[in-house]
Formats: sequence, C-alpha cells, structure tokens
Amino acid sequence: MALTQQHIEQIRQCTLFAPLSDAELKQVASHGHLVELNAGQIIFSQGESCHQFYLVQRGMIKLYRLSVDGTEKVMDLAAPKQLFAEAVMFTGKYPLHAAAIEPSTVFAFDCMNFIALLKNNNELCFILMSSMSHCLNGMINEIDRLTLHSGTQRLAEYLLEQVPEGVMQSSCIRLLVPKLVIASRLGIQPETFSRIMARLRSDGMIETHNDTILLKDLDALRCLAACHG
Amino acid sequence: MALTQQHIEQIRQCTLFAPLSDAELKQVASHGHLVELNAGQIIFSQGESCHQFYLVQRGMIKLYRLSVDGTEKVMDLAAPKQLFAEAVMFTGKYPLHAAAIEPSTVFAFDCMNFIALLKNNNELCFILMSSMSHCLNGMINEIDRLTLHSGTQRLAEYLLEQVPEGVMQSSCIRLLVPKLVIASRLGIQPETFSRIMARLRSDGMIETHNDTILLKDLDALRCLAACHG
DNA sequence: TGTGATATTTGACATACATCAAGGCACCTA
DNA sequence: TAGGTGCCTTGATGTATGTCAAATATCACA
Repeated sequence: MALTQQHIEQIRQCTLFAPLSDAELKQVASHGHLVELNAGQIIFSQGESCHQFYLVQRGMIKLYRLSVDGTEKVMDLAAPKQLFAEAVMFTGKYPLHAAAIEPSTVFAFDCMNFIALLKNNNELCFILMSSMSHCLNGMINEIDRLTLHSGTQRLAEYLLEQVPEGVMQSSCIRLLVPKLVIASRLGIQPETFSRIMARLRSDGMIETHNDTILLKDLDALRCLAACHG
Repeated sequence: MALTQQHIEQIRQCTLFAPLSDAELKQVASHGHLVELNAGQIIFSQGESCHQFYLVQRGMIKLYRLSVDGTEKVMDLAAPKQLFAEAVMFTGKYPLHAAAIEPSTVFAFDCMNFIALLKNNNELCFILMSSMSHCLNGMINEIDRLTLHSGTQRLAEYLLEQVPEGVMQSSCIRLLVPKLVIASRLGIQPETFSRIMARLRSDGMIETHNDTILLKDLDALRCLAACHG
C-alpha cells in the first residue's frame, strides 16, 4: 500500500528521518509502502538480499536465527516506532530472519533510494552511524549478559526493563509477547522460564496473573539482577 | 610518539583510510601517535569517554568486559592491521575495556579530527558504515554461537577459523594467545577448554604440542562444528 | 640459572539448566 | 458447545559445564 500524508507524519517522528527536508521525506515515502502482516508471517529470511529496511507501525516483530535442527533464537523484538534492518543496508544480505508474532503493520523503505539520500546528506550519515553505534553497544551488552549472567539474572533484568522510568518500590507490568518468545530472547528454555518465575513468586518478589506481573519488590529484583544468581 | 612517513604508509593499508587523499592522511597522522604497550597494559576502560580509536601495529589486544565479581569475558581479540573502537566513535564512551595481552604497539587516532574528516567526506562515511555493518554481523554470529552451539562446537569453530583458506584435509595451526584467553573468548572455563581438547585428541581429530595444534581431520571437525555437540 | 608467578591439566564433585513427559488451561473455529 | 491446537506449568531425570583442589608445566625476570 502506498503512503499517505498521514503516514509521512508518522515516519517523521523517527529520529533517522529527522534531518530530511519535506521533499526528501516525500521521496522516501514515494519509494516506500505499508505492509500488512498476519501473525507468524515472515518478512524476510536470513541470507536473502537486502532491498528494504523497516519501521514498525503496529504489532510486534521478532528478529531471529534458526539452528540446523530448527531451534529458534530470538535476537531482538521490534515494537511500534522501532526500526529494524536499517543497520544492515550495507552488507547486501539479511543476517537473520524477521517475522510478525501478531497481526502487524510495517513501513518498508527502499534501501537504494535511501542510500542515494545518504550520498548527498552527511548529517543523515551521522544519524545512521549513531544508530549503528547504539545497536553495537546493545549487542555487547547482550553478549555480556549471555556469558556473565545466569538465566535468573537475565529474566530479572528483563522484568526490570519493562518498568517505566522513575518507579521506585513496586510496579505492575505486562508481557507483550508469549513467554515462549521471551524465553528464547533470554536464551533459556520455556520450562526454565516458568520455573524461575515460580521461584520468584515463592520468594515473594512477584505475583502473576497470566501476562500481567506485579513486581512487589523492585529492590530485591535489582539486587538479584546485579549481584548473584 | 609522533608518526613518520613510514608509519603513514602502514596506515594507508587499512581500508578505512583508503579514500583519504595524501593531505588528509597526513592530517590524520598529525593528530595520531604510536603507543608502546607492555603485556597487560590497559589502553582504555569501560565507561571512559572516547577520544581515540586504534589500529594494531604489533602484538595482540583483548577487548573485554568485567562482571561485578571480577570475572573477565573477552569479547574480541585484535591482531596487527586490525582496527578497534572505531565503531564507538559516536557513542561518547567506550563500551568495554581494552588491554594488550603481550608487548604491543598501536596507532592511536583522534576521534574529533576524524569526525571532522567524515563531515567533509561522504565516501569515508560509507566505508565506516560498511565496517560497522560488518561488525554488527559478527556480533549476531557471536550471539548465535553462544546460544545455539555447545562449548565443543564453539571450540571446533575457533580451531577451523585459524586454518588458512583452501586447506582441505589437515592443517597445522598455532594458538596466538594463551588458552585461558581463548576459553574466555569462547565463553567457557579454562578447565572445560582443556577437557574438550583432550577429548578431540583421544578421538584422533587433533594432536597437540603446547600452542601448536595439528588438525588431523578437518572434515570431522567441520562436522562436529556444524552438526552436533 | 634459579625462583616465583602464571598457565595448564586432571580428578572429584556440584549444579544450573536442558530434556522428556504429561496434564491443565486458554483460545479459536466449526 | 465440542474439540482441536498451541501455550504454559510441573515433575522426573539427564548432562554439559562449572567449581574446587592439587599436581605439573611453563614463563618471566632477577
């Protein structure tokens, strides 16, 4: 689906597009379109040549790898207003798979067209480079967590990430994706995820009702995440 | 130590500096210097503001994180002719520690000066962006290995990476850093490293003499790395 | 050339986490 | 409303890898 003026206003919110003039933004939009996705629908697969990058408008996208035996590792989740695959524009091939985990809508932008803009706009290059730097930083933190933290710590960290800024003692959060997916994101099995939650519950740190979780003792959780297993 | 014409010729080899004119390269060199490092000497620490990026001339540099209890995780190793910290120029702070693991020499380049060059040189931006894309790709592969592959697989992969291109049946390699460091790089304990090596030895895949390793059956190693544990 | 520091190996043991299996629950659709 | 499908939970059990400890081996430096 082609993009309307209303879509252009949505796209403009994204920091990557901030330095673009109205004319340039219109050009981006004219080479982009809106894609409706069913739950489970694949957007691109690892190894495919990379012609487009994406901005989530609605829903949730998982970025994942598959092992030879079909095991799935979710590398990241993209929520509305988040870009994905923008950092791999220069490698030619997508390094992982992307699929919608619920009915979703994404803006798809043409790489070639955007690269043409980059050629004439150094400010745009700088924003993309910052974004890539930031992404790299996140990856380093991810490897740090996977190697230096236990499963329990990673789960506690994940829960704490869902808490809005400034909340001190306790907080109520909702898991926006199936626990199965979060477990994969954290590099643990669903069974282990469930058991860790049960332990946190019996330790009095949390209360759970389906995907709604009351974090009763944020300090205890923070200690768990930072200090020990 | 300030840089000589001979140093400039060395620097020119690095693809990042390829699009620079002689004058620009001289400018980079005039804002750079050569740093001699003892074994174990720290180059920068995580969290420090980032004013320089580096090119290894001689020796070996480890890039690592420390956990609260002092455990070290080696994220990457930089050998001669390799850049490091060039991708974090935009974040302001180093995301990890860097130290020499043997007597080394590195070129240090001024970030501000290089960013000034980037502002006027679109081609240079593109090369840096490609380099960052490539780096990101490597990180994704790293997370893939850590979550989807066993310790044995990761070690087999590491050994195979040391084999020069085109070698088919068997190959003799040398470990360029202490096994302790490789173990950390692979996310396993030194004891586990030693035990996996012993198993590969008893399975007839390798022979070892200190840091020299004869890979007797590359196909078996490749199978081990790709298929099972 | 000795000597302490560091790296490596090996054994015994502990454990976090995975795997296998089964039952319960929620959601969807016919 | 029934019945299927997928998700979640819990139990029993297995295992790869970590931890602790001690015996070499190796290296750097005086």
